[in-house]
Amino acid sequence: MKSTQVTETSKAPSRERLDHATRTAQIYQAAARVFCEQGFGQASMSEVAAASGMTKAGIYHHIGSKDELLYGIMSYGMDLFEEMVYDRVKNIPDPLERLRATIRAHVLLVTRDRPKELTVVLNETVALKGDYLQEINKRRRRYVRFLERTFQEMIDQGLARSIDPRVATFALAGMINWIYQWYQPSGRIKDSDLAEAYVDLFLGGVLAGP
Amino acid sequence: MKSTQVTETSKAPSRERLDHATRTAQIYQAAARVFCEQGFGQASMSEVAAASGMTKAGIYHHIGSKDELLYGIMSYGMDLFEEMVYDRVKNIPDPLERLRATIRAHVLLVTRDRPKELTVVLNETVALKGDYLQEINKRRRRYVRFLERTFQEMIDQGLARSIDPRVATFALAGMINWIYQWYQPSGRIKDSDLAEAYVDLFLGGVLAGP
Amino acid sequence: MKSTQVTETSKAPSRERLDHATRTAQIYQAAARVFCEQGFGQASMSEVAAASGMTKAGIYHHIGSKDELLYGIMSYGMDLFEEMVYDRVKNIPDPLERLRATIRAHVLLVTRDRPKELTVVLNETVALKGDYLQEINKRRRRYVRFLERTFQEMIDQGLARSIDPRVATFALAGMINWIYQWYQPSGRIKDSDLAEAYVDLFLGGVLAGP
Amino acid sequence: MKSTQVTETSKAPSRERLDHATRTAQIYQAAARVFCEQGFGQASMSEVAAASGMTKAGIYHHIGSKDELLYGIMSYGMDLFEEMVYDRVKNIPDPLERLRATIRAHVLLVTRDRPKELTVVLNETVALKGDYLQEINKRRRRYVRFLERTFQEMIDQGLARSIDPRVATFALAGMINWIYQWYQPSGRIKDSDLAEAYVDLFLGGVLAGP
DNA sequence: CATGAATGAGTATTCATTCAT
DNA sequence: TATGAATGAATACTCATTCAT
Repeated sequence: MKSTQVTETSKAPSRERLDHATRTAQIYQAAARVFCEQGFGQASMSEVAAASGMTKAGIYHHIGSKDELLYGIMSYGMDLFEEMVYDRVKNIPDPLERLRATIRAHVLLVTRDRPKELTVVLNETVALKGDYLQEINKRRRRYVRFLERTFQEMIDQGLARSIDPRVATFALAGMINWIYQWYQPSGRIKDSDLAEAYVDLFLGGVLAGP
Repeated sequence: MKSTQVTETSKAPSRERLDHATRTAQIYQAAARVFCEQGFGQASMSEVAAASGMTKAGIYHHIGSKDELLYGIMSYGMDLFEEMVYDRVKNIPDPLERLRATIRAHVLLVTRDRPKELTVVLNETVALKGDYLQEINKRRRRYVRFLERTFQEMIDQGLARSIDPRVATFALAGMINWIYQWYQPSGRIKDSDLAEAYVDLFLGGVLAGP
Repeated sequence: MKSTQVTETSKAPSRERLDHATRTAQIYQAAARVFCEQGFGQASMSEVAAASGMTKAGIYHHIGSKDELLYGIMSYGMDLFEEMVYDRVKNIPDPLERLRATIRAHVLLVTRDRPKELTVVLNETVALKGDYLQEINKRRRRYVRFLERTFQEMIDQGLARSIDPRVATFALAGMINWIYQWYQPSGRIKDSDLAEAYVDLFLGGVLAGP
Repeated sequence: MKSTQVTETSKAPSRERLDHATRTAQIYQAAARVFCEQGFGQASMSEVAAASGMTKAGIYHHIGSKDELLYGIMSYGMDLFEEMVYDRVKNIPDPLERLRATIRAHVLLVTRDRPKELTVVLNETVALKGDYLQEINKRRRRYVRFLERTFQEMIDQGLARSIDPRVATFALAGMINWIYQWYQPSGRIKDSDLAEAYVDLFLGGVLAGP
C-alpha cells in the first residue's frame, strides 16, 4: 500500500517467507472472513487454510486449534471495539455528550471499518466454549455496565426521562449491532448520516415534536 | 390438530404410537431447541435424534435432510411471526396506532412465547442455502417494506419527524430482535412493561422533554 | 465349522448381516491380531478396519475408541487367563500341587491357545492410560499375590527352600511370559513336553542331582 | 571420539556449543528415555526433540530418521549387553562357572545400570523393520546359541540334568529379561542379592532338598 | 550447526445419510 | 414406522521430514 522504497533485503523468491506475526495475522484475517461468510460451524479448517494461502498443516504452526482461533478473532474484535469506541468515550464527563459520542463512534466502526471480527463476536457466541466464553462475556458486560451508568447519570441530572437504564442499554446495543445485517456501504445512506440519524432517533424518538 | 376420535388403533403398549404429524412436530421442536442452544453447524443429527427421543434413522422418515429441517424450522418461525404479529397489525388504518401495535406484539412474542424457531431465523441465516434462503428472505423483506410504508405514512401525515424510513425500520428491528440475546423472563423486567418501554422509547427517545 | 444343517432363515445375500455381538467379537479379534503383529502404536484404525472386513466408520458402531479397544482386548486377555489358569488352580489345597498345576496350565495356555490378547497384555502395557491401566494392573497384582502366597505356603510347610517369594514369583512369571517370544507350535518341542519341562526345571533346577 | 584439544572455538556463550558426537549421544539418550516411557509408536519426534533440549529440525542434523534412531538405540543396547555380559563370560572354560557368571552379570546389568536401551531392545522389536531387524536378531541369536552351547556342555560333562538346552536357554532369558518389568532398585531387594538368588534358583530349583 | 516455517500424507474420529430388516 | 448397521466423505489435528535462512 504505502509507497515502499524498501531496501528489500536481498532475494525475492516467488514464495515469500514471512515472519510469525505476519503469517498469524494473515490467518486470523482470513479466518475472520471465512467464519463471517459461512459461520464457524459450517467453515472447515481446510477452507481457512485455503483462504490463508497455506496448507492445513501449515496454519497449525501459528494457531493452536479451531476454538482458539475463534477466540483469538473475537478477542481481537473486542480489542478493536474498545480501542475505537469504548476507550475514546469512557472518560467524557458529560453523560449526554458521552452517549452521543458513543453512538457515533460505534455506528461508524460498524459502517466504515466493518471489522469482520466484530461480526464474528456477534454471530458466534454460541460456538464459544468454557473459559473463552467467560473472557469475552466479561468484556461485553463491562460495556453494558458502562452504558447503564451513562443512562443513570443522565436520568440523575434530569437529562433523560426516567427509563430503565438496562432497557435503554440493550435497545441501543440492538439498534447498532443490527446494522451489519442490512447496511450496505455502497448504498444510498452515508455512514456519517447514519451515525447522526441514530443519535437523533435514539435521543429524540420518531414522533414529531408537539 | 386433526380431531382424532380414534381410540388408539389396537393395542396400546407403554411406547405409544404417534401419528406422523405429531412425530414430525416433535422432531421440529427438538431440533429448534438443539439448533438454538448449540448453533446449526455445531449440532449433529444424532443430537437432534436424541432430543427427539428417536433414533437417527427414525427421524429421516419425517424429514428430508438437515438443511430441509433448518428451513422447516425457520419457515415455521416466520409463520409464527406473521400469525402473531404481522397479520394482526397489517390492516390497522392509523399508522401510529399500527406502529404501536406492531412493537407491542413483536416484543411480547419475543419475551412471552420466546419461540426457538424465531431465534433460529435470526441466528442461522448464514447456514441457509439456495432457494431456502431466498424463500425466507422474501418473507423478511415483506415485513421490512411494511415497516417502511408505515413510517412513510406517519411522516406524510405529520406524525413522525422526517427520518429515513429505512433507518427507522432497521433501528426498530434491531432493538427488538436483540431482546432474545439478553432478556430473562424470570428477571426483574416484566414482558408487558418491556413492550410499553420499547413503544415509549422508540416513539419518544430517551431525552427529557423541554 | 460344525456341519450346520441350519434352516437359514430365508435369504442369504453376499453381504451377510451379523448381530452386534458377533461383529464386535470379529473386530476385537482382528484388532488383537493387528496390535500383536505391528504393535499398538504402529497400527492404524484403518488397518484394524481392513482386518475386520469393515470400513473405518463401521467399526465405530461397535467400539468407542482405539484406547477403549486396546483395553477391551487386554481385559479379554485377562479373562482368558483367569478362566484357563487362575480359576482352575486357585483352590487346590496343596501348595506344591497348586504350583505344578499353575505352571502347566499357564504354559499350555501360552503354547496351545496362543491367545493374541494375552500377548497384547504383555506387550502394550505402556500404551494403556489412566483408569484402563489401573484396572489391568489390579488383576495382574492379584495373580502376583496368589503366587507369592503359594510360595510362602510351600516354604512354611518345608516344601520349598527359603527363597524370597517375590523373587520366585517374578522368575516364574518371566519364564512363562517369555515363551510367546520364541516358541513355535510347529517346531520340535511339543507343548505338553514344554509344560512338563518347565515344571521340572523350575522345581528342580538345572543341576544334576548329587 | 576424535581427540579434540580444541579449547572451545572462539566465544563461549551461555548456550554451550557441543561437538557432534556429544550432541548425538544426548539425542540417543533422550530418545531411549522417551521410547522407554511411552513406547516407540506413541512417542513423537517432537517429544524426542524436547527431551534432547533441541528443536525438531535440529536433531535431524544428527540422526537420519526415526527408524534409524530406534535401530541406533537398540544397537547401542546390544553393545552394552555384549560388553558387560557376553564378552566377559564367553571365554570362561568351565560351563557351570560360565553359566553362573552369565546370570550374575546379566542380572546386575539389568538391576544396577538399568540401561533404557536394553529395555527398548526387549519392548520394541515389533517396531523394527527390514535390515535393522535382521541385524539385531543376528546378535540376539548369537547369545542364544552361546547359552545353548553352555547347557549342552554342562549336560555332556554330567553337570546338568538332561534338559532341553533350548528350553533352559529361553527359561533363563525370560527370567532375567522380565526383571525390568517389576524390579525397583529402591526396593527391599538388593541387586547383588537378586543376582545370587537367581543363580541359586535357576541352578537348584525351588524345592527343598531331599 | 541450528531453526522456524512449511508440507504431504496420515491420524483417530464424526458426519449426514441410506438401507435391509 | 422404526431401527441397527453400515458407509463415503469429511472433520480437526499430528506426523516425520525438509529446507531456506
